[in-house]
Amino acid sequence: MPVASAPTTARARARAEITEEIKQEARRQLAEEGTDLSLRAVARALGMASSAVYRYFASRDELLTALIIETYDTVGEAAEQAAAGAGPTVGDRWLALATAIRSWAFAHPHDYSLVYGSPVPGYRAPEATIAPAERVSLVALRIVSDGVASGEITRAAELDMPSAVRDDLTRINVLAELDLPPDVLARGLIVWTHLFGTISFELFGHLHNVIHDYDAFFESQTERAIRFLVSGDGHDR
Amino acid sequence: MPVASAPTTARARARAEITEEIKQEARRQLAEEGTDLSLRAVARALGMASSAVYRYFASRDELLTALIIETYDTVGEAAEQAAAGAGPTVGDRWLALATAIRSWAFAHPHDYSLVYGSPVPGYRAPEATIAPAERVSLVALRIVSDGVASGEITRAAELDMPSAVRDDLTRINVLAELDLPPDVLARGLIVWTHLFGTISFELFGHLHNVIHDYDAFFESQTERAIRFLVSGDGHDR
DNA sequence: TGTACATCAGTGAACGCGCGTTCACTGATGTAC
DNA sequence: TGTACATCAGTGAACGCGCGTTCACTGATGTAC
Repeated sequence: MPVASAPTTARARARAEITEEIKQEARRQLAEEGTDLSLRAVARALGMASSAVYRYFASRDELLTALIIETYDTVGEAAEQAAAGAGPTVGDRWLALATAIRSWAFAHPHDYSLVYGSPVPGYRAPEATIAPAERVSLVALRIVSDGVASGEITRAAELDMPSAVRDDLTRINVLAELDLPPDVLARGLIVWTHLFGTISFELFGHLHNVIHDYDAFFESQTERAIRFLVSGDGHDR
Repeated sequence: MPVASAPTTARARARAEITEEIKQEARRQLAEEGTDLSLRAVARALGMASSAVYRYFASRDELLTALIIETYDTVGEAAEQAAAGAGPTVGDRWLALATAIRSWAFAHPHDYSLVYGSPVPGYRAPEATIAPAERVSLVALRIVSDGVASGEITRAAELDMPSAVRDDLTRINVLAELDLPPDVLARGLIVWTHLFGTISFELFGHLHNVIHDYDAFFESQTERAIRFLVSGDGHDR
């Protein structure tokens, strides 16, 4: 039995194309200021009966899930390319990663909201979204790991860390197949969380009237965060 | 002409009470998993005609605005009380502040989403929400300011900071009537942003299957962030 | 204190719209012999 | 290669529901004299 990797028949090809068109149109509508996802509106825009969409997605939620998975994949790939294309140091790579994620978020604010904003009312994310969601985090973890290996990232003196926290950090190491020192991992998570916090603040309007040059602010703060990640402090060398 | 601070007539008293009931019911419904705000549903639950709500709020958006303002006020007050009731050090006070905000967020996740999550589709926040939004930030800024005054927070060696960023930081000082050194303010903003980033990550499910002991993780990370805020590093002393 | 008038809360019907999902159906594409 | 049958994309009507907002109205509360 041949694997259905590339569609062969005309029917299969058409199916793949129309599935794609539905997703694209749905995404386009989400991006229009002030819209919830509506199957009927998508069908209308595509010139098909609303019931026809059900040949491609069993429900509105299933379409949402497909969009979410695709979105995680897009940001994950952007992150991978940014990290791969950046200079050799932890600083270069992390700045490239952070900038890529932020650029993507600003180019597709509603996609960002879809996955990193408040949960969609009435929608419950299925298990299938977990793996794609991790992809972008793995890029960050690998940068940190490489930085430890190269000696760029220095271990700080150990803080008291409750065993529950230590256990969770160990589990992250296992998941990512890494072996990062707990304090480095903890700093990495602070910087990682700060990254999404600052993007959300910007995107959701919480820096409105406060920060004016968003780009400069983001870069400056990211560099400060990197310094914390690398050496455990925020000073100049 | 007497100021209408306390309602005198029966009509005015009833008006105040029913306005309150509408807001409470709206909030209750928002908290029910998977609901958008619906004027009709609120009216139904209160046993009144949907048109009657228009005697109290000119539109759905106006009700939303009232809820948002009230929410900012609630979290602001929680923050003020937490900071006031905490021990004297920056660490004590910031931890109390962070914990209070997080506790509030977990007790009222939909209220948190309303103001710190993705913008509500089709809703445009009016100017009136700006001032209440700032209240909670001022608590944080004051803690930092007191820490600088007491010498607990030490200035790190100055980093290169683009003038655009420096200008924005100056403006924050002006707004808050403070005079914080730019690098301290920059660190404060990192820690502040991290706080909301980590709450959002927790609340929106991005630490699901990653962190298990949320409380311990939050406290540990917050303490690490405080150390960065105070001394510009993440080490033990 | 009593009466006349103005204010305002609340009603219920209606307008005009939206939605997700199901179902019996037609007609084209694909498959097995 | 040609035919018979199965598969499947797509239709259009319907079900049963929701929504925000407006409007003419009734009847109670408040105010001025």
